[in-house]
Amino acid sequence: MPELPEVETTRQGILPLLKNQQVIKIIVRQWQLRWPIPKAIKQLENQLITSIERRGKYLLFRSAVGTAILHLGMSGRVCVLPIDSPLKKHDHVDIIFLNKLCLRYNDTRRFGALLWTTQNPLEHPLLVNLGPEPLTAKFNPVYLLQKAARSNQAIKLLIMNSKIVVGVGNIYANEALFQAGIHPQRPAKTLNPSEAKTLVTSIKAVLHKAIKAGGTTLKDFQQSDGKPGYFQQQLQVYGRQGLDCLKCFNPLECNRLGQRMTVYCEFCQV
DNA sequence: ATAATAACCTGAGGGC
DNA sequence: TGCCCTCAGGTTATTA
Repeated sequence: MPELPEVETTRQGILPLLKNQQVIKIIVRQWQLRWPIPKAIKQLENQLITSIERRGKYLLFRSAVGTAILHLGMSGRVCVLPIDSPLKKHDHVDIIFLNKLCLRYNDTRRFGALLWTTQNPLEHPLLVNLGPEPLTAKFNPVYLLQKAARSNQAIKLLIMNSKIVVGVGNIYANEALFQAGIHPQRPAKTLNPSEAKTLVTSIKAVLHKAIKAGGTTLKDFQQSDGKPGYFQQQLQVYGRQGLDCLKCFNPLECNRLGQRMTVYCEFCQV
């Protein structure tokens, strides 16, 4: 479900409700996610959540004794509810707080993960090799060009590779490439400095706008307060295959690239 | 080492 | 109504 804007929207929604609140109980109804939830997750009980951070698409719930690492996978969602809220299908985990709120994790497809570490979470095997955050200065045209320089990979796959840059999923990769006027199948090494600059600018702009809009609601993404995101109203290409390009009015093409739907304009994206 | 693709899992929607 | 197929916001593991 979520790319960086949806995860960041979620983080911003739950942070004011949960920061410095004490966990009193963790209820796991389904232990089998992408990886089994470690029993040690119970160490979070009785701890205060000192911060909720985001690294790529991971949320980090820090406490004095360790950090819970949450990834929402394709279909995961969290919301903050009153403790007595009725259960829905696929409500796998409740983290119950002293202030009578419950952080509830729902994930239809169970591609998400909930892990526990007592080490620096940024050194966790899943996080340590991640590329830079796209909205920081570390992600810049010189960096992207250097990573692209010897790569025969399609540029769309390169920008979706979390070792290159985190947080860019299928929606925003399609959108950023359209905005930059770059064909998704271009071998990465054919990008020139000017195109790298445009692409970096487009990725940052698309992600910024999507965060501002509260993320993209396609099927059922909700912000933590239950409201949908509104970025889908600004989508230029994603889900618009066969419809008119908003720049040149020719029909948008679609292809499968790395087993993901890729939508683009044959005329505007070179 | 790099690159394609199979796999994890559930549900919705379309065609017959 | 039911069966079979394809598709879905992600990422790792396996194969070539």
